[in-house]
Formats: sequence, structure tokens, C-alpha cells
Amino acid sequence: MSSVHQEHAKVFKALCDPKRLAILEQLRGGEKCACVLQEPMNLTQSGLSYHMKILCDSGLVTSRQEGKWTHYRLSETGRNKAVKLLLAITTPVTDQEGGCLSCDR
Amino acid sequence: MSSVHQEHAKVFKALCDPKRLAILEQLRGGEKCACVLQEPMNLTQSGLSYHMKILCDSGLVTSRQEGKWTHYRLSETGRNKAVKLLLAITTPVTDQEGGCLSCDR
DNA sequence: ACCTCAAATCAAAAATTGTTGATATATTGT
DNA sequence: ACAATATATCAACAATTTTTGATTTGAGGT
Repeated sequence: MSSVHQEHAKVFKALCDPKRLAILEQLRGGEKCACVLQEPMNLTQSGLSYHMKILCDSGLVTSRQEGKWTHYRLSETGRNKAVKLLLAITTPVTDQEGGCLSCDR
Repeated sequence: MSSVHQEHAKVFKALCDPKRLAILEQLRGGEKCACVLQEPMNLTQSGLSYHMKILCDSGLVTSRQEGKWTHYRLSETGRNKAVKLLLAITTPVTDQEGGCLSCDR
């Protein structure tokens, strides 16, 4: 379908996986570096890296390099954009439009 | 992972697929019956049915049976729940937590 | 009861996504 | 320059999701 939809899907795809939700839960407690995120949740190093990429691509998480370490944190602007998008996608253009145009009901 | 995450993922899974986003776009214009939704977007009858089930399960869409036809519409309460959930998942418990606890930085 | 049509369900195939281990890149300390 | 460590990337495999066509269910209409 249209690439706009592809782009939108990317934001929510970040939230579709239980492991990514668990990672977000960790990040709610504040910025964390990859080594810490990996440990408690049954993820290999490359597995974590894979999920962090998806989270960063969605805009919901940002990363900050500091020496060898990468630190991840929730992005406020990412969150705001996501909420706006969610509302935009699911809010009727005009409420109460009457019956179905097609089935004449 | 925990079944809470599974449950949360269900809401956003509805928004992860370009075709489902296209369907939601149609529904923004008001209630539509399945026959109408199917037509303009390259979906077989069973394909549409599959996606509508996922959308309904997420709570973002509700269905209304009327004779042979099923009518779908956006759910306001579903939308509000989804926004609340999105915020809950992506908002830090306390902003500004200081450096990373692990890497003493 | 029988026929027709809308939508749901099922099973198999196709496509996409997630996992794993190996390897590459980049930074720090010696 | 070299060794050690953190993370990213890659390619092969596994798991999940989506698509498709066939069949089933259920509501009218005759």
C-alpha cells in the first residue's frame, strides 16, 4: 500500500512485540545502556541490537553514544508524535455520518 | 514474555499493517459495511475478514450486524484506551533520572 | 425446504519478522 | 600497535503473520 502507511506502520510496529514492550518498560525508569537492557530478558547481544534499531527507527527511543557504550532513552517528541498519529488515524473526520452509503441503510 | 505485554501488543498490532491502516482511513469517513471496504483495496473477501477480526480484537473498531451485512466503525472508547495505553507505555515514571546506573556515568 | 448472498473459518502456501552465531567496526586501555 | 570490550551487521534458520482458495455458517427471499 501507500508508503505513508508503511511509514506510519513503522511507529506502531515498535509496540507490537512483547520483548520490545519489556524494553520500553525498562526505559521508563530512565536512560539505560545496552548492556543493562540485555541482561534480564533472555536476549542475545545481536537480538537486543535488532530490537533497539526498530525502537529507534520508530522515533520513540533515542540513543546516545558515549565511548563504547550506547545509552537509550524514551523520546518525548517521539511519544508526542506517536499520540498525534494515533489520534489522526483513528478519529472520524466528522462524527455521526449517518448510515452506510453502500447498503442503503 | 508476560501476557500483559501480549495483551498490549494486540492493540498496536492492529496498526502495524499498511492494509489495516488503509481500512481505518476508510472508516474515518464513517461506518462502512464489509462489501464496501473490500472493493477498493486489493483484498479478497477472506483477506478482509482476517484483518477486520484483528481490528475488532484490538478494540479500535466495533462491528454491528444487520441482516446479512456487517457494518464496521471506529470506536471512540477503543481510541481513548489506545491513547492511554500508548502514553502509559512510553512515559517515564519520573523525568530526569540522572545518568546510567550501570556504567557509572 | 431451497436458493442466494455476506461474512467467517480453515488449511496450505507465501511473505515477513525474529533469532542465532559468526564476523565487522569502533573505542578504550596498555 | 595490540588486546579487550561494546555494539552493529550479516546470513542462515525458525517462528509468526498474511494471503489465497475452498468450505461453512447464517440470514433473507421465493
